[in-house]
Amino acid sequence: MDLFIEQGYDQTTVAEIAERAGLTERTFFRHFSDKREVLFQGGELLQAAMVEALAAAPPDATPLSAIHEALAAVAGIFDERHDRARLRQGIIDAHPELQEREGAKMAKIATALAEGLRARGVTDPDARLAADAGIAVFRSAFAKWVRSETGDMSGTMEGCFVALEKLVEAGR
Amino acid sequence: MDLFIEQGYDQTTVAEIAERAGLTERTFFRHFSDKREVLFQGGELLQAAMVEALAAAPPDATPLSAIHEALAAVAGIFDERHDRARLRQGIIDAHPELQEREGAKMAKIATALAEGLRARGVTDPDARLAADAGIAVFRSAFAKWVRSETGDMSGTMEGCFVALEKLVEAGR
DNA sequence: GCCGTTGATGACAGCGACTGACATCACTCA
DNA sequence: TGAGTGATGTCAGTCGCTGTCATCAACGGC
Repeated sequence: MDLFIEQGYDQTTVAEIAERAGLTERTFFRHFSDKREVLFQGGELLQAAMVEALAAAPPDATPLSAIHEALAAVAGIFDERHDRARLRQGIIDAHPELQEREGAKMAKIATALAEGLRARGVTDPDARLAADAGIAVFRSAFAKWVRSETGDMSGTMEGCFVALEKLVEAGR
Repeated sequence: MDLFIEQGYDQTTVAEIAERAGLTERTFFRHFSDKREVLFQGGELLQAAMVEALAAAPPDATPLSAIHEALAAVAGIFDERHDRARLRQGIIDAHPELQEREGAKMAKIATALAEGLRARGVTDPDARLAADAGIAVFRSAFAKWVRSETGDMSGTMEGCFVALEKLVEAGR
């Protein structure tokens, strides 16, 4: 991240990243499958935390409220990394290749959440739909949060869930 | 495509593709930004056709029915390329990097459709939502069509729109 | 305390995707 | 006819990424 900020993503070689970290280029590629992955490694942890929280939601929760709990459970993780997230997002926004990767990660999380809902007994069009809706809320909340000054992810996400409810309400 | 089928995507170098096409590797990269792009070039035309059809839909059409018309207008393009599409999808399904690109292309089309709806006077949460719903239908229809024997994209897509309506109906 | 195993790292060579720079050549239009 | 323009070829070079082998520390059984 420091190198990317100093001299840009494209201008930073993997060899430089490895050197700054005190190891070899070859070793870098044993830890990260890609140069891009160095910016998305955290996503795996995020997904794991969401899936875990989803499984821990009360069994009688509706699909969407279970998703709501899963997202709320990880919101706290973000607040302490607001500055880092801003810088990271700035880099991603400037590079289509990184946006592709981000989209793929989100899709993967959505699939994992849908699978988690199925494990709770939700059948399939609903499971996929609720998971996708949850990710839509997450994207919207993250975009707003990362641009905000304060950095209150929990509050922002609650607001986005309310917005979704209003949207659905208005559509009826 | 021939080369990819003969020897696989990874095993095919850009130099080979260029040679088969009767030009230089350098020239290849002047026509395609990427090696991957050679499989997604058609997407630009698809997007353009959809946007055009969307603009041509009757002014009083609802957002979703305008999207419906836009998708129906391009369905015919697919039928004559069913075999090609099957082979192409087989390659994409085996390579995550290509799936990333496919997702990005779909996202781009969704953005373009939302923009087209806004040009028709649809305001924003609805425009984005209708566009995303349309793409969801398209993905679902395309997946079913590409696996089918007959290759009737129009019929498949109509079926998927009906499925969406039933889903929404049942959700109320 | 010795040794075989295992896992992480370094060192090195190599391939292939992609780019910048310059030359060439056909085509167009004043 | 000649200047300008756009597409292509040529060449050299960078960098992402991989296979392979050697090294070395940590661990566990004997």
